[in-house]
Amino acid sequence: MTDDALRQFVGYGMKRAFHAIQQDVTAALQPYGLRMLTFSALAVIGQSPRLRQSALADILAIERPNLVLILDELERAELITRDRARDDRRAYELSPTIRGRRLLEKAVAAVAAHDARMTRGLSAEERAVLIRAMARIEANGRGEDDGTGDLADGRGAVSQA
Amino acid sequence: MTDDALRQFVGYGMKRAFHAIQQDVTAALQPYGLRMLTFSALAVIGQSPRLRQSALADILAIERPNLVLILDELERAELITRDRARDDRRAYELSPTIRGRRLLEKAVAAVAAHDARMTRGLSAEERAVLIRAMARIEANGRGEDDGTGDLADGRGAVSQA
DNA sequence: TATTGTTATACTCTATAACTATA
DNA sequence: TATAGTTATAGAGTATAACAATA
Repeated sequence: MTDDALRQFVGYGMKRAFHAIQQDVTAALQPYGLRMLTFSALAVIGQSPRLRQSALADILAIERPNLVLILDELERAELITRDRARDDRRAYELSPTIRGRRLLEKAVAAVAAHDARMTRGLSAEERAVLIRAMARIEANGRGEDDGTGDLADGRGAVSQA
Repeated sequence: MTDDALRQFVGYGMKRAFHAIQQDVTAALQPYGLRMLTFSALAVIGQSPRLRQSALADILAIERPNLVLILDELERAELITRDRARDDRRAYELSPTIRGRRLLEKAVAAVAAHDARMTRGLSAEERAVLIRAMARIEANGRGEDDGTGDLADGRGAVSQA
């Protein structure tokens, strides 16, 4: 009558937690006309002006075709500019507008509040472990091992099953 | 040139980690003709025979309409049965078939191996913190506070912003 | 009237192939 | 030839409204 059997799996809990986060952050960003993907793109562009689309796609780990509509949205809202690169006329350089910088500042605060809301009840240590664990999982998905080089042999799947 | 600014947010890391998990578990379940949602449904039904669809939808936190196709898929594969409830002829009782039980057993092992693969490099303690943290986030999304009743006042968002 | 399961539908996110214009 | 950006498209997952059968 419960999902106890599934709760042992990281993926099941993460799916449910991420769904909750997705809903909350979407609501938090709505007043700014942003969603998770446009916010993420704007945040990276804000920190790295003159970034190219393909570089941004790599950083955000999204496919180039899917980035196009995200940038269209940001450009239409006059939050970023797409300028032809002088040294490579195929490429665009992405930069935030003043308006984009201002909106980003507010949106970052809103997302920080959202984050605090969703992680309420977790200690700073637990939160740090959470973030590191998710980075580790992501790296494992890319087939990377950790840097320690002592236990992992690249074959087994032993840990705590 | 990086996503450092976003890495401070739990949601960003979780999105990327979940994407990695989703890909890996999908591949792990493919040989069994299952996907994450059909696996989850089968796992709950396997543990709670004669479960009703609406109860299953509640447990898995998915909308009733979306459960229909999932169960169609499991029924077509002869992994579960849908039997009219004797006491309420609107309702169906969901039970695993023998075949469903056998497949579930193998699929659980495959998912456990997937889980071990994705969490490789995490200690048992880190893994436990991860799972508890995600449950906490999910509960925060439902507007629940933790059971401690000392610091939370239901208004603020103070923690580690 | 309310509930169970269903149908239809729409929206978001993701993935791939193929195109254009440059290199 | 290969690369940057684009278009078109298809597939998941999720959400809501409305319906038939039954309570």
